Amino acid sequence: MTDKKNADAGEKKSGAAGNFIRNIIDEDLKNNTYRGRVVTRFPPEPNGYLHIGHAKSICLNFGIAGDYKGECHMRFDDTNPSKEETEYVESILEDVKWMGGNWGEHLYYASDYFDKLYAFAVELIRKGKAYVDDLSAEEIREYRGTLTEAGKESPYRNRSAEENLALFEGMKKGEFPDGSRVLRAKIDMASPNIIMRDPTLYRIRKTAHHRTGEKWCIYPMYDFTHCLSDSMEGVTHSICTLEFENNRELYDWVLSTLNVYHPRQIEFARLNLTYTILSKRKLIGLVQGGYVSGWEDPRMPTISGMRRRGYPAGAIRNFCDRIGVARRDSMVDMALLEFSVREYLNRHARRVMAVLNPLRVVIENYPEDSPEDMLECINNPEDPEAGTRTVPFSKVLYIEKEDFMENPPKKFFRLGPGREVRLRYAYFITCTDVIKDEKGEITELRCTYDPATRGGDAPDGRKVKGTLHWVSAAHAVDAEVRLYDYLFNRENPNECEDYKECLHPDSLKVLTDCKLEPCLAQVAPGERFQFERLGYFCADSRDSQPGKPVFNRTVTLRDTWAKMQKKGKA
RNA sequence: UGGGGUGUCGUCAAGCGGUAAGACACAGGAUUUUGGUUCCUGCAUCCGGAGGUUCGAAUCCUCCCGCCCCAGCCA
Repeated sequence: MTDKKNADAGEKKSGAAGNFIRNIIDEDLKNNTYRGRVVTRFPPEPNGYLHIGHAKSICLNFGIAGDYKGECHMRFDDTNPSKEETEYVESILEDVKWMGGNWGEHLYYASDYFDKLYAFAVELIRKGKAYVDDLSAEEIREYRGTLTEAGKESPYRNRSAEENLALFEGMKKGEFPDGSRVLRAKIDMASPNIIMRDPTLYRIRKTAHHRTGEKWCIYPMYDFTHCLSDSMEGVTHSICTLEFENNRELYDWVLSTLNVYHPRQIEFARLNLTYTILSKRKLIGLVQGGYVSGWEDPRMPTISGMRRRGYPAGAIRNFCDRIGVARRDSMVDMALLEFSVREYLNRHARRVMAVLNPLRVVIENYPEDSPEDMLECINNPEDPEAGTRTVPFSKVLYIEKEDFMENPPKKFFRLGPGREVRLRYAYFITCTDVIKDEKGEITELRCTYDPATRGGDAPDGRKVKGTLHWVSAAHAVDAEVRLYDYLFNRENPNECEDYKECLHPDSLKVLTDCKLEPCLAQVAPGERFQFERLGYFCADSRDSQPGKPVFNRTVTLRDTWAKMQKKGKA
């Protein structure tokens, strides 16, 4: 994966970036801890769409497997039927694949292990290490104690193995109602680690499972399922996020108590990104509350949202490489993600011209009935192999409204009354007149052109400061363009009382009167371009139609002019 | 106030007793038919704080401080 990634970005890197997890693996390899094997896994719960935080985990787990010639298992942690759906497993599979994750034959579901898991639970009971508890959920909570006080033992804690076995089987057979009993590990109610105070292993839930249907009415908990799944699959390094640190003691307890193959759990800090949220619960809230159009809304930090927005998988991988892997909590600057996207697209996206807010320009001295004036344009200056194309020029054109100012300041290099600029790949034009409507709005510009400057260079060596993009009115393709901005207007939306209050009101602007150069009439869904001087845009995978394209703005170009204006230097 | 973690540039992040990598951001400048790209230059005498060990400490020891996680029959 790393090699591919480097090729994608076209850059030379000094091999895969090291991190503390790779250091651990190197050490294990040196000591032959796992007979030279490296097996990781990516274990999402199918209860939502994957987001950029998962992308970090995908890059980590699949990246390590690839670099060490090991394997990475794709495994659904589907032990809670009330939250999980098939729609989610489908989207997850698609997203992981798109990110470049290759699990080969290793596609697993924790639900496929239910029989084995049940057998392990029985074994635990036989060993006197698990018991059926009749306490209610509230009672269990009360008995658990607090952070500073030890808990107390359940009165059902010392049932005989026989009784526990019978009861557990009864649970399995559906003889008891939801919530009436649970299977608990018998560990230590006074443990300073609350997770070790007789954790629940199985609960009764008479709910159909998206894969096992009605077969089960008891479902294993994460802590019991995950470690055993890792063990059965022969995982060597079970990489998860920091919040599972406290659970590691239980992970180790289950495996050693059952005396089975024992992988090592390693935790790393999850990703946080400025101007967005990465909590599944909150993301679901945005979807269900209708604050976005769905999980694939281009403003969402979901993998599918970013894909629809136009972020290339290779750019996301480069981003994941750059942020590193460590154990300290951090908040990565969204600017780094955008940098990765621009860097990638700069090398891969064809350049075209598009006018988002059109202003009509009439070239008065341009012949009315001239033959087709086709101008040659470079498709990508960063990639000679992308070749060239021709674009038609004519007497009536559109330029960008903001490329003209009636009273321009000194540092404004664009068009103004009496000023001369270059139309990219075309001619120098000079503004001779400004036409306004009754409200004083500028509706049209009258200009003259210099036929000698065809192609964009003046034979007399005369220079112009500005170069504008343009589209011939007669040949223009009408389009809708959606401009996206950050979803939130706060660097850290989690600091808001209610994260929905911090939603950026202008995160989406729809422009319906855009003019594109002719070659854009037929674009494939998802096709990406650089609209010169504006940014990178991607044909919407849902709404773009032949002849009536719809584009999403992926990211703007760096804009030093906008920066100058903002700082008041212009 | 129990336990588990963690504190190195604005943001990420290397560093593992020999005297602070790199990236983004930011600020200058050069080149430019995208105010894009590219290219130079600058940007932590200092590593949460205070002591100590050492010829030498971000790295070892002690104490203190901040932040994160854990009391789901969620994962």
